[in-house]
Amino acid sequence: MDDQARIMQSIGGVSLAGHSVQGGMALPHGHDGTDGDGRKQDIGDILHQIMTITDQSLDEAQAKKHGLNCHRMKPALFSVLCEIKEKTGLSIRGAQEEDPPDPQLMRLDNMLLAEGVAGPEKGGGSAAAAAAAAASGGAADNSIEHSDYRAKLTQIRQIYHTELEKYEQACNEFTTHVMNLLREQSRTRPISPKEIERMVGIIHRKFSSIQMQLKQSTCEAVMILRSRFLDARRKRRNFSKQATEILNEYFYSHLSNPYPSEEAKEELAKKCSITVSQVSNWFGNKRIRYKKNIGKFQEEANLYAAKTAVNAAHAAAAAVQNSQANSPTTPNSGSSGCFSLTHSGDMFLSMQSLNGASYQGAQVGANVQAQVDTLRHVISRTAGYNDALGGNTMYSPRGINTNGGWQDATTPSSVISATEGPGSVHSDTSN
DNA sequence: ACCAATGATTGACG
DNA sequence: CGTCAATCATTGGT
Repeated sequence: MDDQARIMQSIGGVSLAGHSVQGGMALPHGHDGTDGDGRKQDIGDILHQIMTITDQSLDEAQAKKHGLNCHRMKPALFSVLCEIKEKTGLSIRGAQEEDPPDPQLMRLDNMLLAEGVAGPEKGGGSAAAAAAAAASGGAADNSIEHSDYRAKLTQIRQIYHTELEKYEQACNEFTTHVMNLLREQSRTRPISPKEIERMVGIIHRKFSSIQMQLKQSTCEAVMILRSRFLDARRKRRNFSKQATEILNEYFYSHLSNPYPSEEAKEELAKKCSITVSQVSNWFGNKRIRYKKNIGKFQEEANLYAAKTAVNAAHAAAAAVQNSQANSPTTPNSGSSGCFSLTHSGDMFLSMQSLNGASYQGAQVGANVQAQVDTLRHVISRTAGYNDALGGNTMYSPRGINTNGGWQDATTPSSVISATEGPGSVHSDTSN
């Protein structure tokens, strides 16, 4: 309770100052000085006793006070003090008035209210947690983190409230204590209600400054908690295998132009149960990392290319079986309607790399090779694709390019990797 | 404990 | 505003 000691000190200083004023004024003038030295001595004695009251223990002071109250000079002194006070009172009264609410304190209060620390017990907390959840991106699977966050927030709230209560209690206790003291003193010296009010105001201001410190540190704690639990970077979860599968499938089947449209992103997001921005992030990362080190991704590329191709082939075969009269583009609509146009082109791109030198260079699992083989069979029997597969030249890098930036960067590298092997050119494995 | 993989963020750029 | 490139911070395998 260091602060309390300081408050005591400041209050003691105030009351002492009051005494010194009285003493300084009363002594030189006196009462005409006609009553002689004996009387002056009496007054000086009383004043000395009053002034030393604050330095003594309560019991001692109590005894002294009693003595003073019974002193024969007391009524006279009291009236003198009243007179002096009347003169000086105006200046004291006008000195300080109600100051406006501290803007910083208001900010802290608002913040605590918003965070759910201050205000109603349970509703505020959950509301804040919900708001935090919304702010963090709103993925559905992080309820564990949120419950953890809520628990910590509740902990902070509890500490805050108990501390606040303690402060309030201490403040009240101290206020009543001071008021009792003042009331007690009012028998010895004149103390107006206004003065008591002022004193109470001083005490409250002191205590509220302590409360502000508490609020400030609570705010800091909440901020730290927030940043720890709600910063998405910190609580990163890897996507599910299924989600990465879907994303990779899309990426490699659109390798010539791996820039999903807004609708495509939404579709993917829905399929992977992630957000659209997460899809964007994923594609951004994927593009850059693929481009940086195509060799490393060759295997993956082949795998997914084969996969999509198999899907397409199955669909194609089914379509062919179903109706021979179908147009060549029909099969693609079976796998994914939205991307049918680019899909066909990319599939051929994939096939091109699979059939060419790059395929031999890459270490592809036997099962993939088998898949590709069967795939080739299936496709070669599919009416619409025969020509395309036979005439690889038709899909020169330039021909496929619909997007200069991506194609120029990747397709030639893919060719290079065919001759030099995977990962030899862009082996930028630093990091 | 180390390290590669990976999701997210940031700042620059067109 | 979307993308790229660099970077951060965490995860997960060893």
